[in-house]
Amino acid sequence: MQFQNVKSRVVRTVTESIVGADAGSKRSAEQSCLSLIEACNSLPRFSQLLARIIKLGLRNNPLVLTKFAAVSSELGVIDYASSFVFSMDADSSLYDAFLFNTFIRAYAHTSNLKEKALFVYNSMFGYGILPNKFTYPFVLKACAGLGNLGLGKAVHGSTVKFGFDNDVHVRNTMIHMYCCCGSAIEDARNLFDEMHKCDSVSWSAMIGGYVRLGLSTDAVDVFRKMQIAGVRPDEITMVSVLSACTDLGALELGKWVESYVDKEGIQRSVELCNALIDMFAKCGDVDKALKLFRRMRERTIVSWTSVIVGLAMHGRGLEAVSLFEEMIESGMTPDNVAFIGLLSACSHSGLVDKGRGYFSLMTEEYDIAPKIEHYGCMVDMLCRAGLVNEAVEFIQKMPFEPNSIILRTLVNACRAHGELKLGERISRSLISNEPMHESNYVLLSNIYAKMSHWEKKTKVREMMDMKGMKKIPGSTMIELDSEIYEFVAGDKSHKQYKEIYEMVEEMRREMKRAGHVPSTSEVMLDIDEEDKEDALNRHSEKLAIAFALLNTPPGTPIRIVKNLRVCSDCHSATKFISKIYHREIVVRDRNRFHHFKDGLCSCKDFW
DNA sequence: ATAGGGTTAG
Repeated sequence: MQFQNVKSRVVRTVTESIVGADAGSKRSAEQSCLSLIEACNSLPRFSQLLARIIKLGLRNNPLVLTKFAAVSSELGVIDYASSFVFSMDADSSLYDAFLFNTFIRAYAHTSNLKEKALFVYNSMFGYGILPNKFTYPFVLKACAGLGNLGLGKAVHGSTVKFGFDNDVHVRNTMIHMYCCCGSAIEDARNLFDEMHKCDSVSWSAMIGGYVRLGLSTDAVDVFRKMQIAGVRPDEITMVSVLSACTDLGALELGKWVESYVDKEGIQRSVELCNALIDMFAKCGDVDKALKLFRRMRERTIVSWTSVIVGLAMHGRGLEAVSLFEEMIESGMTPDNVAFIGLLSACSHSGLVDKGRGYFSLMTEEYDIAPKIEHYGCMVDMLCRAGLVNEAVEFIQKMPFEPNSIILRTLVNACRAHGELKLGERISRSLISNEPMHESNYVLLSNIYAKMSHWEKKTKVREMMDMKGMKKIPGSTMIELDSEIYEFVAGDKSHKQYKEIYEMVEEMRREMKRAGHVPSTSEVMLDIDEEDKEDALNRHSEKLAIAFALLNTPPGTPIRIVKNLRVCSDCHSATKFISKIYHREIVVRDRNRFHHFKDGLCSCKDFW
């Protein structure tokens, strides 16, 4: 809309002013035009500027055009500037690399126009202009943003051809580009390993690349190598390292990072503080996250959202809601992500009416169109509250086709609230749409278990085998003395494994005495009941808890991180264990936290 | 005159 306005106004002003074109001294004309560009901070001024450029005969002045392009990028009308600069009546013999770089830069930094950066880059060759060392970081950044490995490799080839591939900026962006192209992390690593002089940016690009792919252990390894190499990390490096801690649930490591930041005098930027908040919240210490948040002088929407999401994950929905209100009062405008956090807070804490209210507020007051994620939160909220029918109606009325995430939420609710037929039907269709997605089978299998349809349940397992699917192994991580230990079901790789299994056996006896009945219905293996019980006892979370009971002083809290959802037997067992052994047990699963204490869980048994 | 790596989401 705005764009159209500018255009028509520009055309009018141009026509009016052409007649009076005045050829003054070229230099002073250039000077006056440059100061106009300097002062160009609004769309009306932009229109006047364009008229002046033409009037002063600077239509083909490369410096003026370059600055003009830069300012148009700031005002969000880069497309308009590019059609002006590269129009038919422009004198292309005056184009230079700098002019092209300006456009490539502007497009590479605009999220939905990255293809155009590559288009401009390709077109410069057509004008006989070759890229320089400044061109490549922009182009590579665009490739990274697009995740287009083919283009990235072609650009890489071009850097080699023109001899810029050893420039440190080019190389760092190239590493970043390969990291952003998913499967190419090895290419990034090879480039990185070949570098003679890595600076903190190279290391950060590599660490960040591993984190983005969920290879956080590798990220931490690279960080350790960085320290050995003696390169001083900066605040950006530390943000990536903190992301790795967050992903791993490594609270101790995260705390170490915080003290390291202070010790090394690394600047606590807003982003670094945000990463710390996120880390503390997602590693189980949401109170520490809150404390940090309160101490921040300058907060961004990310700071607020991080702490709201953190509270939501811990089931502290009311606090999350009041923080959201506080945010509004402080004058911060919520964005769509903040609303996702808020709605998920309502959902995890059963605040259905509040959630409904905020869902309407989002459009009515803030003019944010709900995306499928927001609808997803609403469905989740209705499902948790047991309002399955309402959830179904809501899905039918929403302006999107439900995605599989929403449908899985619904199926899980069907299982939990006894709508088994409906759940069966939906999960069957999920399987036919997404035959290689494991959780679709798990859901169906759990529904059959609840229906006591054991033969059908076995068939589900067979379907998976037939398709050659492997179950994602459940694994649990626990941190002890700054080491991260990972357990998988039936794990015997640990040095202490004999003691661990003895402890598991003791736990089993104690739980039985306290009245725990093993719930074998979620076991996916085709084995008899007694073996199923045995399989349950070898679940990774039980091994990790046994390991913690053996190796930590009585009464200290136990924190574990699970890669999947907690199974219902482990959930019930952990409640018993928390009571029997007088331990607070904090479990982070795929979606949220469970705080087990005195035989109860903060999730109120719905997750 | 123009360059690189970072934070929030079901």
